[in-house]
Amino acid sequence: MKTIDTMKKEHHAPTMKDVANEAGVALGTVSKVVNGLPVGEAYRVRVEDAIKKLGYRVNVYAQDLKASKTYTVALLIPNTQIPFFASLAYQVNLALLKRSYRMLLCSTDFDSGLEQRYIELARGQKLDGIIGLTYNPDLIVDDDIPFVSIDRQFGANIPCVASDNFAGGQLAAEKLADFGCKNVAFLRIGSSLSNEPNKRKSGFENGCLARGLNYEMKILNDGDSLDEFELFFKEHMKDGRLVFDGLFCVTDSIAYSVMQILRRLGQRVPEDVQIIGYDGTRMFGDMDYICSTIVQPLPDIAEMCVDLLLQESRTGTPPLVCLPTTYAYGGTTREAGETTRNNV
Amino acid sequence: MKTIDTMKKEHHAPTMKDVANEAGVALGTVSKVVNGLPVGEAYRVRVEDAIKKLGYRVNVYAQDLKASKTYTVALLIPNTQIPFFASLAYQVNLALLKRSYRMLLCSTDFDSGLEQRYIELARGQKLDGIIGLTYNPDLIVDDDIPFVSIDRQFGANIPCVASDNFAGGQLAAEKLADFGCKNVAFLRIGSSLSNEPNKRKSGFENGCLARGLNYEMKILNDGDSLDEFELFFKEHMKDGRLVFDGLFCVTDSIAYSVMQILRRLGQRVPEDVQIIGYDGTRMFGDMDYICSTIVQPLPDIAEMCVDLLLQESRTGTPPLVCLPTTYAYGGTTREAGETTRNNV
DNA sequence: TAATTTTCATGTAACGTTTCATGAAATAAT
DNA sequence: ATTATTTCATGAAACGTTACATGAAAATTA
Repeated sequence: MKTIDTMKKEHHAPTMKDVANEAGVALGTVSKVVNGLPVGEAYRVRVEDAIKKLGYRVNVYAQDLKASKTYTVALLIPNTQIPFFASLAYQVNLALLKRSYRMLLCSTDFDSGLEQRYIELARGQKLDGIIGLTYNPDLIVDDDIPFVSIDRQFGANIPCVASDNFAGGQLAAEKLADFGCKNVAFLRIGSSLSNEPNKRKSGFENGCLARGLNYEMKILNDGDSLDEFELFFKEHMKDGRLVFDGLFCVTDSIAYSVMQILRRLGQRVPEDVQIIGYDGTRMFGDMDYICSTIVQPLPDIAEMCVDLLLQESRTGTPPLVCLPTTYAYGGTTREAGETTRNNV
Repeated sequence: MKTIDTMKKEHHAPTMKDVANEAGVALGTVSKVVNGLPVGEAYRVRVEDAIKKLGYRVNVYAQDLKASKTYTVALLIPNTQIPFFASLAYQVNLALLKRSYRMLLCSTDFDSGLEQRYIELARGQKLDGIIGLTYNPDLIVDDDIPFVSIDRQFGANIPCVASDNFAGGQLAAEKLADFGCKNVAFLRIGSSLSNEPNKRKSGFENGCLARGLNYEMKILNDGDSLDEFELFFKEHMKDGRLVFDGLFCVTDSIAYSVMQILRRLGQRVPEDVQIIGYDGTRMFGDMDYICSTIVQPLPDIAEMCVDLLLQESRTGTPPLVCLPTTYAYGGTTREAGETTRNNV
């Protein structure tokens, strides 16, 4: 293995010029061959031979410089380790790859300053665009660079892509009702920011009303510990049993924590309480969902983001695109066919 | 928001030349100011004003072209969604960012062909290097591009970074012994490939012998379903109880699946069986470990990879670097202080 | 004050592509 | 056979930087 710098000097990687000399043709001819443009057969063969002989490869950065395009899109997400974001990144990467774009992954680590800095960096690096899922309330996104937002509306000029959060909330309520719940609660934490996921609550509310479910909302403040939910549950116990027989958690992550709290309180899931989360998080790759959940159509969301970002004509771009969610069983609900419990 | 192509034409982003004109100085002077090289105070001020006025930013791709360096390193991992790999990617990204390098994230999706293609792509893109965690047995890694391998030795020329798998295996055995286990088993799946993680087994074996534990090894074949473990357990039941009181799983992922199997079999964790995994996977960001586990020092591993890849002189590079693991409690073991169960 | 050294802004060349105007060769039309 | 047309390889210019040789101005010395 060579060191990075020694390599560069040793090899003097062959350029188009070298190929042109080797093949005895002009520079432009080599360029045409490389780019698959029409060239006389005899020339093509000579050039191709020379390319093979010298092991020539085009220098992408010279191409980019020439084109003033980087074919690179930055993805801004709070944290690449969190399963939902990791999956999102994966799908966006895939969607970009299909179109021969590269993805620069940017963890903002929930740090508002970092988000802005990345946008600056992005502009500096002359990225072709940014896809961002950001929480920073006073993020400045201007027209200097194409931007597509996820889960958060910025204004008329910035397209926003999200799952259909309202319908997702409704779906959660319907499913809980279908599975026999009577008294349910919605659990959420912080981010008072008016972003799309807030609609999960109204959708759920709407669904509960439609299906005649008693419901309660518990919304923690931004900095609050999840242990607050434990207190909340304790306040809603009767004879050692939770008064709720169904819970809708705003994310699978919350659902997971809530499950641990319930375990501490001696409540069984799904026997005593059924839980539905939101996101469609799977534990390891394609393995089981970590809880019954409203699944975000991540591949579609990713495709849509990339489409909107790269599409030639933006005429008629809707400012908000909502993609349909689905329900998936993940062990925390009692579906039809499972033994039923005598409710209230 | 502008479309990508309209933007380019409209703006004609200011170049150094524009700045030079604006400031009434030479091109080279602007370059010096931008790069922080010594320049007369009066000039510096004039240039800086012009930069601010025009909103100039350096074109990174022109820089890269000039330097024949891309300041980009590719990270090859099987899948970006799997928590362990996602965390690895996160840490490598961080380590690279510190050194002003960018990371190109490549999911190989466990597809051997893809891995090789990515390496080709990498070479084509003139990446400055590759960090790879690959399983493909006949991957061709030559000297054309700096390469650092994770968890797998290629040969004398390719440095390999890994956690101290042998010591980690020992540690697992010791902990299980400390926690009162007498009969333990090691669970692993596939990848007969002689990669570093195989040492977890020998380390565990060594630890069991040292501590007088009865142990058994169950190693599934590569394509096998994890349900094979269920059969294995059923073969090792006595009076409805598993004969093992401790399990060491080769990864947290396996541990997680095994926990679900045990639940189906009516075995309680950690009351009936204690489980230790390997990796240090956390569910959501910095939240609790998903099981008691041998934690890989991911930040150190990432730093080491990047160091080895970018270091100027590779003289004396050890072909294999093993970094120390630690044990972390994750709810699936019965530590000192917890109620003990009457063993055997 | 003149000669010598130092300092530092200047402007050109080069990095490896793509593009485009040029003109030579080949083909088609008269 | 001559002219008109088409085809297509050519090579220079440009993309936005950095590096380096150049030489003018300032600072030092005699």
